[in-house]
Amino acid sequence: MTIMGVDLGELLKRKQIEIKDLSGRWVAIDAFNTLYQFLSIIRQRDGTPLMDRQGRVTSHLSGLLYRTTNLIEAGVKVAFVFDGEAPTFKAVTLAERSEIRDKAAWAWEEARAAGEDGFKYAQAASRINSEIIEDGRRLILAMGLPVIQAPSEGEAQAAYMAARGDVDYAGSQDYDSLLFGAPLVVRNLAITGKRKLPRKNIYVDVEPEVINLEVGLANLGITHKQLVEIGIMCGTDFNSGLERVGPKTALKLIREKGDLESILADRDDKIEDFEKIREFFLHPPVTDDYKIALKKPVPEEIVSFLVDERDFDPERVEKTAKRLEEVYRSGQSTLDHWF
DNA sequence: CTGCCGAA
DNA sequence: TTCGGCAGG
Repeated sequence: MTIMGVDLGELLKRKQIEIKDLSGRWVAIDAFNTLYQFLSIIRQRDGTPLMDRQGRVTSHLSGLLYRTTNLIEAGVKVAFVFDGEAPTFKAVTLAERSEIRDKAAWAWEEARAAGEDGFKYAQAASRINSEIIEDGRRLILAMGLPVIQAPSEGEAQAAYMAARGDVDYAGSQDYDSLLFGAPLVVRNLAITGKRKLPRKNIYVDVEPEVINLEVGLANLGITHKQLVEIGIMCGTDFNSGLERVGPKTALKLIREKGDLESILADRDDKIEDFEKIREFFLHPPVTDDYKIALKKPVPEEIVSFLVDERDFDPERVEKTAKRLEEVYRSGQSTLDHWF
Protein backbone atom coordinates (compact mmCIF):
# COMPACT_ATOMS: atom_id res chain seq x y z
CA MET A 1 0.00 0.00 0.00
CA THR A 2 1.06 3.53 -0.63
CA ILE A 3 1.91 5.83 2.21
CA MET A 4 -1.46 7.46 1.79
CA GLY A 5 -4.74 5.63 1.52
CA VAL A 6 -6.24 2.25 0.90
CA ASP A 7 -5.10 0.08 -1.98
CA LEU A 8 -8.26 -1.31 -3.51
CA GLY A 9 -6.70 -1.47 -6.96
CA GLU A 10 -6.83 -5.23 -7.16
CA LEU A 11 -10.57 -5.35 -6.47
CA LEU A 12 -11.77 -2.62 -8.80
CA LYS A 13 -11.52 -2.58 -12.57
CA ARG A 14 -9.50 0.30 -13.89
CA LYS A 15 -10.06 1.68 -17.34
CA GLN A 16 -7.00 3.09 -19.07
CA ILE A 17 -7.67 6.42 -20.70
CA GLU A 18 -5.73 9.21 -22.38
CA ILE A 19 -5.56 12.81 -21.29
CA LYS A 20 -7.52 13.87 -24.33
CA ASP A 21 -10.46 11.72 -23.20
CA LEU A 22 -10.82 14.19 -20.34
CA SER A 23 -10.99 17.20 -22.62
CA GLY A 24 -13.85 19.49 -21.63
CA ARG A 25 -14.24 17.74 -18.28
CA TRP A 26 -13.80 19.09 -14.78
CA VAL A 27 -11.61 17.20 -12.35
CA ALA A 28 -11.53 18.04 -8.63
CA ILE A 29 -8.02 17.20 -7.55
CA ASP A 30 -6.88 16.56 -4.01
CA ALA A 31 -4.29 19.31 -3.61
CA PHE A 32 -2.34 17.75 -0.77
CA ASN A 33 -1.96 14.52 -2.68
CA THR A 34 -0.77 16.36 -5.77
CA LEU A 35 1.68 18.61 -3.96
CA TYR A 36 3.07 15.60 -2.14
CA GLN A 37 3.62 13.75 -5.39
CA PHE A 38 5.39 16.63 -7.06
CA LEU A 39 7.49 17.14 -3.98
CA SER A 40 8.61 13.53 -3.90
CA ILE A 41 9.09 13.08 -7.66
CA ILE A 42 10.71 16.34 -8.75
CA ARG A 43 14.21 16.03 -7.37
CA GLN A 44 17.81 16.38 -8.36
CA ARG A 45 19.81 13.27 -8.85
CA ASP A 46 21.04 13.17 -5.30
CA GLY A 47 17.48 13.44 -4.03
CA THR A 48 17.54 17.14 -3.10
CA PRO A 49 14.32 18.93 -4.04
CA LEU A 50 14.41 22.06 -6.19
CA MET A 51 14.88 25.14 -4.02
CA ASP A 52 15.17 28.89 -4.42
CA ARG A 53 18.28 30.75 -3.26
CA GLN A 54 16.84 31.04 0.23
CA GLY A 55 16.46 27.29 0.47
CA ARG A 56 12.68 27.27 0.11
CA VAL A 57 11.40 24.15 -1.67
CA THR A 58 10.03 24.79 -5.16
CA SER A 59 9.58 21.29 -6.63
CA HIS A 60 5.82 21.44 -6.18
CA LEU A 61 5.61 24.83 -7.88
CA SER A 62 7.50 23.53 -10.90
CA GLY A 63 5.22 20.51 -11.12
CA LEU A 64 2.06 22.55 -10.64
CA LEU A 65 2.99 25.15 -13.23
CA TYR A 66 4.10 22.87 -16.05
CA ARG A 67 1.92 19.84 -15.47
CA THR A 68 -1.28 21.79 -14.84
CA THR A 69 -0.68 24.03 -17.83
CA ASN A 70 -0.37 20.96 -20.03
CA LEU A 71 -3.63 19.58 -18.65
CA ILE A 72 -5.43 22.90 -19.17
CA GLU A 73 -4.03 23.14 -22.67
CA ALA A 74 -5.39 19.65 -23.37
CA GLY A 75 -8.82 20.95 -22.32
CA VAL A 76 -8.88 19.30 -18.89
CA LYS A 77 -10.26 21.71 -16.33
CA VAL A 78 -8.87 21.23 -12.86
CA ALA A 79 -10.04 22.49 -9.49
CA PHE A 80 -7.83 21.99 -6.45
CA VAL A 81 -9.33 20.93 -3.14
CA PHE A 82 -7.33 21.69 -0.01
CA ASP A 83 -7.63 19.81 3.26
CA GLY A 84 -9.27 21.40 6.26
CA GLU A 85 -9.03 20.02 9.75
CA ALA A 86 -8.13 16.36 10.13
CA PRO A 87 -10.53 14.29 12.23
CA THR A 88 -9.20 13.43 15.68
CA PHE A 89 -8.96 9.73 14.86
CA LYS A 90 -6.39 10.50 12.14
CA ALA A 91 -3.83 11.59 14.73
CA VAL A 92 -2.32 8.13 15.16
CA THR A 93 -1.76 7.66 11.42
CA LEU A 94 -0.24 11.10 11.09
CA ALA A 95 2.14 10.41 13.95
CA GLU A 96 3.19 7.11 12.37
CA ARG A 97 3.89 8.77 9.04
CA SER A 98 5.87 11.47 10.73
CA GLU A 99 8.06 8.82 12.35
CA ILE A 100 8.56 7.04 9.01
CA ARG A 101 9.70 10.32 7.46
CA ASP A 102 12.07 11.04 10.33
CA LYS A 103 13.68 7.65 9.81
CA ALA A 104 13.91 8.22 6.06
CA ALA A 105 15.53 11.60 6.61
CA TRP A 106 18.07 9.96 8.86
CA ALA A 107 18.73 7.19 6.32
CA TRP A 108 19.21 9.85 3.64
CA GLU A 109 21.86 11.58 5.74
CA GLU A 110 23.64 8.27 6.24
CA ALA A 111 23.56 7.43 2.56
CA ARG A 112 24.94 10.84 1.65
CA ALA A 113 27.69 10.59 4.23
CA ALA A 114 28.61 7.21 2.76
CA GLY A 115 28.52 8.66 -0.75
CA GLU A 116 25.68 6.37 -1.75
CA ASP A 117 22.51 6.99 -3.71
CA GLY A 118 19.95 8.14 -1.18
CA PHE A 119 17.25 9.13 -3.64
CA LYS A 120 14.59 6.81 -2.31
CA TYR A 121 15.20 7.91 1.28
CA ALA A 122 15.02 11.53 0.21
CA GLN A 123 11.69 10.83 -1.46
CA ALA A 124 10.35 9.02 1.57
CA ALA A 125 11.38 11.95 3.74
CA SER A 126 9.20 14.33 1.70
CA ARG A 127 7.18 16.47 4.02
CA ILE A 128 4.49 18.99 3.24
CA ASN A 129 4.45 22.09 5.42
CA SER A 130 2.22 25.15 5.53
CA GLU A 131 4.59 27.14 3.32
CA ILE A 132 4.36 24.50 0.60
CA ILE A 133 0.57 24.51 0.87
CA GLU A 134 0.34 28.31 0.80
CA ASP A 135 2.72 28.64 -2.13
CA GLY A 136 0.74 26.01 -4.01
CA ARG A 137 -2.53 27.79 -3.32
CA ARG A 138 -1.07 31.11 -4.43
CA LEU A 139 0.16 29.72 -7.74
CA ILE A 140 -3.11 27.89 -8.47
CA LEU A 141 -5.07 31.10 -7.87
CA ALA A 142 -2.72 33.09 -10.10
CA MET A 143 -3.30 30.49 -12.79
CA GLY A 144 -7.02 31.24 -12.60
CA LEU A 145 -8.03 27.81 -11.31
CA PRO A 146 -10.55 27.18 -8.53
CA VAL A 147 -9.23 26.61 -5.03
CA ILE A 148 -11.73 24.91 -2.77
CA GLN A 149 -11.25 24.81 0.97
CA ALA A 150 -12.59 21.57 2.40
CA PRO A 151 -13.89 21.68 5.96
CA SER A 152 -12.19 18.34 6.59
CA GLU A 153 -10.63 15.86 4.14
CA GLY A 154 -9.99 17.15 0.61
CA GLU A 155 -10.79 13.74 -0.86
CA ALA A 156 -14.20 13.82 0.80
CA GLN A 157 -14.96 17.26 -0.59
CA ALA A 158 -13.81 16.25 -4.09
CA ALA A 159 -16.01 13.14 -3.91
CA TYR A 160 -18.98 15.24 -2.84
CA MET A 161 -18.51 17.65 -5.74
CA ALA A 162 -18.29 14.75 -8.17
CA ALA A 163 -21.39 13.12 -6.66
CA ARG A 164 -23.28 16.39 -7.04
CA GLY A 165 -22.21 16.61 -10.66
CA ASP A 166 -20.39 19.91 -10.17
CA VAL A 167 -17.26 18.21 -11.47
CA ASP A 168 -16.98 15.10 -13.62
CA TYR A 169 -14.21 13.31 -11.74
CA ALA A 170 -12.45 13.22 -8.42
CA GLY A 171 -8.72 13.10 -9.13
CA SER A 172 -6.44 11.36 -6.69
CA GLN A 173 -3.62 8.88 -6.54
CA ASP A 174 -5.27 6.64 -4.00
CA TYR A 175 -8.66 5.05 -3.55
CA ASP A 176 -10.08 7.00 -0.65
CA SER A 177 -12.23 9.12 -2.96
CA LEU A 178 -14.18 5.96 -3.81
CA LEU A 179 -14.77 5.22 -0.16
CA PHE A 180 -16.03 8.79 0.16
CA GLY A 181 -18.47 8.01 -2.64
CA ALA A 182 -17.00 9.60 -5.75
CA PRO A 183 -18.86 8.09 -8.74
CA LEU A 184 -15.83 8.47 -11.03
CA VAL A 185 -12.22 8.65 -9.93
CA VAL A 186 -9.29 9.39 -12.21
CA ARG A 187 -5.83 8.29 -11.10
CA ASN A 188 -2.37 9.08 -12.43
CA LEU A 189 -3.27 12.56 -13.53
CA ALA A 190 -0.31 14.25 -11.91
CA ILE A 191 2.23 11.60 -12.78
CA THR A 192 1.29 10.60 -16.31
CA GLY A 193 4.32 10.20 -18.45
CA LYS A 194 7.17 8.03 -17.34
CA ARG A 195 7.70 6.14 -14.16
CA LYS A 196 10.93 4.47 -13.17
CA LEU A 197 10.71 0.78 -12.44
CA PRO A 198 12.07 -0.05 -9.01
CA ARG A 199 15.73 -1.10 -9.00
CA LYS A 200 15.94 -0.80 -12.77
CA ASN A 201 16.99 2.03 -14.95
CA ILE A 202 14.04 1.76 -17.30
CA TYR A 203 10.96 3.88 -17.54
CA VAL A 204 7.42 2.81 -18.42
CA ASP A 205 4.56 4.98 -19.56
CA VAL A 206 1.88 5.53 -16.96
CA GLU A 207 -1.48 6.37 -18.45
CA PRO A 208 -4.35 7.84 -16.45
CA GLU A 209 -7.06 5.41 -15.41
CA VAL A 210 -10.69 5.80 -14.45
CA ILE A 211 -12.59 3.82 -11.84
CA ASN A 212 -16.37 3.77 -11.86
CA LEU A 213 -17.75 3.22 -8.36
CA GLU A 214 -21.18 1.94 -9.37
CA VAL A 215 -19.73 -0.53 -11.86
CA GLY A 216 -17.11 -1.63 -9.34
CA LEU A 217 -19.68 -2.29 -6.64
CA ALA A 218 -21.91 -4.17 -9.07
CA ASN A 219 -19.00 -6.36 -10.19
CA LEU A 220 -18.16 -7.22 -6.60
CA GLY A 221 -21.80 -7.60 -5.63
CA ILE A 222 -21.43 -5.35 -2.60
CA THR A 223 -22.78 -2.03 -1.35
CA HIS A 224 -20.88 1.20 -0.85
CA LYS A 225 -21.06 0.65 2.89
CA GLN A 226 -19.50 -2.77 2.47
CA LEU A 227 -16.70 -1.31 0.34
CA VAL A 228 -16.00 1.15 3.12
CA GLU A 229 -15.86 -1.75 5.57
CA ILE A 230 -13.41 -3.56 3.30
CA GLY A 231 -11.28 -0.42 3.28
CA ILE A 232 -11.35 -0.20 7.06
CA MET A 233 -10.35 -3.86 7.38
CA CYS A 234 -7.36 -3.27 5.08
CA GLY A 235 -6.39 -0.06 6.80
CA THR A 236 -7.16 3.54 5.89
CA ASP A 237 -5.80 6.98 6.69
CA PHE A 238 -7.71 6.64 9.94
CA ASN A 239 -6.91 3.14 11.16
CA SER A 240 -4.26 0.48 10.65
CA GLY A 241 -6.56 -2.41 9.72
CA LEU A 242 -6.66 -6.04 10.71
CA GLU A 243 -3.58 -8.27 10.88
CA ARG A 244 -2.92 -10.20 7.65
CA VAL A 245 -6.09 -8.91 5.99
CA GLY A 246 -5.75 -7.43 2.51
CA PRO A 247 -8.39 -6.51 -0.06
CA LYS A 248 -9.05 -10.10 -1.16
CA THR A 249 -9.48 -11.50 2.33
CA ALA A 250 -11.58 -8.51 3.34
CA LEU A 251 -13.90 -9.04 0.38
CA LYS A 252 -14.22 -12.72 1.21
CA LEU A 253 -15.09 -11.92 4.82
CA ILE A 254 -17.67 -9.32 3.82
CA ARG A 255 -19.30 -11.79 1.46
CA GLU A 256 -19.42 -14.42 4.18
CA LYS A 257 -20.53 -12.31 7.11
CA GLY A 258 -22.22 -9.31 5.51
CA ASP A 259 -20.89 -6.58 7.72
CA LEU A 260 -17.93 -5.53 9.80
CA GLU A 261 -19.72 -5.96 13.14
CA SER A 262 -20.27 -9.65 12.41
CA ILE A 263 -16.71 -10.14 11.19
CA LEU A 264 -15.20 -8.58 14.28
CA ALA A 265 -17.52 -10.52 16.58
CA ASP A 266 -16.64 -13.74 14.77
CA ARG A 267 -12.89 -13.15 15.11
CA ASP A 268 -13.21 -11.74 18.60
CA ASP A 269 -11.28 -8.82 17.16
CA LYS A 270 -11.71 -5.08 17.28
CA ILE A 271 -10.91 -1.90 15.38
CA GLU A 272 -10.70 1.27 17.41
CA ASP A 273 -13.37 3.80 16.49
CA PHE A 274 -14.57 1.77 13.52
CA GLU A 275 -18.18 3.00 13.68
CA LYS A 276 -16.93 6.56 13.71
CA ILE A 277 -14.56 5.94 10.80
CA ARG A 278 -17.25 4.23 8.74
CA GLU A 279 -19.65 7.08 9.41
CA PHE A 280 -16.92 9.51 8.40
CA PHE A 281 -16.51 7.85 5.00
CA LEU A 282 -20.28 7.62 4.44
CA HIS A 283 -21.14 11.13 5.66
CA PRO A 284 -18.01 13.27 5.80
CA PRO A 285 -18.08 16.99 6.57
CA VAL A 286 -18.31 18.90 3.28
CA THR A 287 -19.22 22.37 2.14
CA ASP A 288 -21.33 23.88 -0.64
CA ASP A 289 -19.22 27.00 -0.51
CA TYR A 290 -17.38 26.66 -3.80
CA LYS A 291 -17.59 27.86 -7.37
CA ILE A 292 -16.32 25.82 -10.29
CA ALA A 293 -15.19 28.18 -13.02
CA LEU A 294 -12.01 29.13 -14.81
CA LYS A 295 -10.87 32.67 -14.11
CA LYS A 296 -8.52 34.78 -16.13
CA PRO A 297 -4.94 33.82 -15.32
CA VAL A 298 -2.75 36.61 -13.92
CA PRO A 299 0.61 36.30 -15.73
CA GLU A 300 2.15 39.23 -13.84
CA GLU A 301 1.45 37.50 -10.53
CA ILE A 302 2.75 34.15 -11.81
CA VAL A 303 5.95 35.81 -13.00
CA SER A 304 6.52 38.01 -9.97
CA PHE A 305 5.95 35.09 -7.63
CA LEU A 306 7.99 32.44 -9.43
CA VAL A 307 10.70 34.59 -11.00
CA ASP A 308 11.19 37.43 -8.52
CA GLU A 309 10.49 35.48 -5.35
CA ARG A 310 11.41 31.89 -6.18
CA ASP A 311 14.23 32.26 -8.72
CA PHE A 312 12.51 30.54 -11.66
CA ASP A 313 13.78 31.21 -15.17
CA PRO A 314 11.88 34.23 -16.56
CA GLU A 315 11.68 32.96 -20.13
CA ARG A 316 10.22 29.59 -19.20
CA VAL A 317 7.70 31.06 -16.80
CA GLU A 318 6.59 33.83 -19.14
CA LYS A 319 6.15 31.36 -21.96
CA THR A 320 4.04 29.06 -19.79
CA ALA A 321 1.93 31.95 -18.47
CA LYS A 322 1.26 33.01 -22.06
CA ARG A 323 0.08 29.51 -22.92
CA LEU A 324 -2.38 29.62 -20.01
CA GLU A 325 -3.62 33.04 -21.06
CA GLU A 326 -4.14 31.82 -24.60
CA VAL A 327 -6.18 28.82 -23.45
CA TYR A 328 -8.38 31.13 -21.38
CA ARG A 329 -8.77 33.58 -24.26
CA SER A 330 -9.79 30.89 -26.74
CA GLY A 331 -12.11 29.34 -24.15
CA GLN A 332 -13.92 32.64 -23.79
CA SER A 333 -14.82 32.65 -27.47
CA THR A 334 -16.29 29.16 -27.58
CA LEU A 335 -19.84 28.21 -26.74
CA ASP A 336 -18.94 25.59 -24.16
CA HIS A 337 -18.12 28.46 -21.83
CA TRP A 338 -21.88 28.94 -21.36
CA PHE A 339 -22.63 25.39 -20.30
C1' DC B 1 7.46 16.06 -13.01
C1' DT B 2 8.76 19.19 -17.35
C1' DG B 3 11.53 21.94 -20.78
C1' DC B 4 15.35 22.19 -23.54
C1' DC B 5 19.29 21.15 -26.27
C1' DG B 6 22.34 18.41 -28.93
C1' DA B 7 23.02 13.90 -31.30
C1' DA B 8 21.37 10.79 -34.73
C1' DT C 1 11.93 15.13 -36.58
C1' DT C 2 12.56 12.16 -32.87
C1' DC C 3 15.06 10.69 -28.84
C1' DG C 4 17.84 10.63 -24.63
C1' DG C 5 19.99 12.89 -21.04
C1' DC C 6 20.47 16.49 -18.13
C1' DA C 7 18.92 20.68 -15.55
C1' DG C 8 15.43 23.01 -13.48
C1' DG C 9 15.40 26.29 -8.45
